[in-house]
Amino acid sequence: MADNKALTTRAADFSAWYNELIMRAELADYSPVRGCMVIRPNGYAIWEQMQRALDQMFKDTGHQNAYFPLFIPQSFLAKEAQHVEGFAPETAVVTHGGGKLLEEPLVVRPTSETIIYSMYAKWIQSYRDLPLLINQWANVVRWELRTRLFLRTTEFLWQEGHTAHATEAEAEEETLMILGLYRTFMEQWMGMPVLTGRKTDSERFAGALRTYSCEALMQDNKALQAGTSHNLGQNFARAFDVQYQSADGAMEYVWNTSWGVSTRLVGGLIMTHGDDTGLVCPPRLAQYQAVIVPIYKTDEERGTTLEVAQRIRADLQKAGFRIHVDARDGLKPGAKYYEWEARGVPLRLEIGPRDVGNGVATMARRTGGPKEPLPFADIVARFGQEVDRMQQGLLATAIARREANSLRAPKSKQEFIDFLAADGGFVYAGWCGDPAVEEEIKQ
RNA sequence: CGGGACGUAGCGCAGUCCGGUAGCGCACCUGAAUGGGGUUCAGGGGGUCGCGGGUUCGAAUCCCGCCGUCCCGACCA
Repeated sequence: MADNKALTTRAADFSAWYNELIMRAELADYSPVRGCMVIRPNGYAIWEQMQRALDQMFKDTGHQNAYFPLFIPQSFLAKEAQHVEGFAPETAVVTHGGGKLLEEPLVVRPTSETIIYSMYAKWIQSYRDLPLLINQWANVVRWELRTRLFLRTTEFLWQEGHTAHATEAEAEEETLMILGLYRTFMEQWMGMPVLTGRKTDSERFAGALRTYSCEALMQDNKALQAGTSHNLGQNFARAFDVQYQSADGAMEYVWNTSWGVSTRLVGGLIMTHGDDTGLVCPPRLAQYQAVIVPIYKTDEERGTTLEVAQRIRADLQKAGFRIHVDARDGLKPGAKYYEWEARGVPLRLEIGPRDVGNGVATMARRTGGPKEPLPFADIVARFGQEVDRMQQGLLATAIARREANSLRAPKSKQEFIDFLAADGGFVYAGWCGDPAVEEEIKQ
């Protein structure tokens, strides 16, 4: 790697630590375009793992993937009054195509409600067409004033689910089901505990009836909005005339939901588990759950340890684990350790002549503690235990930290003020379980 | 859009006050040795000094203008 100095510590400057970690772990890089980022292979691999898990969860709950266009006619955005008010200020607009001025400017989607519900109007005729449960994986563009790698970039990757239902109750059920699905993913895959709740009117999605959110505590004692699920009511159905004929022959507007999580989750992962050495990636989302480092002096030792390393990799891969053998020559083992630790690989297996002689691999955990020998004989079982233990351990650690910092919704304005005065680690970042209390606090 | 810092090799920086041959560390390339926690030695390649103008015999350095980046705030997946 290009830099072998220590990271700025979290305690010294959390923002600097965050930026340096991303560069060191080669997760992303700044692009020539202001506010945009390049997601490098190490970072994209984490996003791919997230996509894989979420995509399966969506499909298991009856959703299908589709793809809608990047460009939206500008007039579409204006059809829902609150929606245009919320998003128009931060859109990128295409005015020319093929060297000619366009008759109607095209908005680069900041979100896809309008283009999707314009299509739903064509596809939905009967109550038999409902519910319609569609998700898309896409990029969107929002012209933010201030950007940060993964957390808020001008262009970002996300999934957006868009559903249509016959009744308000069904739409609400879907909205809350997805909120729970997000929570399961964030806790069980990312090891990131979240509080779920309803946003206030002022922080509600532009055009929604109700917005629910997952909020997670980061190590700087700030909360991160990690995902949102909206009950859109009939606002978009009316704006785009999405009607169906009910069983008794009446024409009714559908009830919609939309919900999304983005590459911001990668930022949340970093800020939840990262330490002053670099990234700490939960095993379920790690590109590699372990890296095997062969250690040798002579060519003969090199041949032996590499052969054993490859055999162990094959065994572990057969059992479904993701393993990498770092066979690069000319780098001392210690240099490899530092590099893989910065990248967050959960487990490391060292295999040197002594290990081969003892019939073990020496295992080191990214989360610290003494190294341990894993006998070749039952390495697959032991490895699986370690993976599970680390996955659960990371969540437990994050929960304990949250408890220690008292992240919870204030129950009254006075409680909020008291916490601020005491500086007791109370976290308030635009989330509150009770909208009424939050409105009161804002005053 | 307000406040602050900055822009010199891929990265991090010195040099700027006081104008005079473009430097250092890391990374990279070649060779040899080394190898259980960031190897060592030797050799080597790489630069419109952010851009434009001005002053000057001469500008990374002084003057004017512009552009860009990062950090902190107001707004947001």
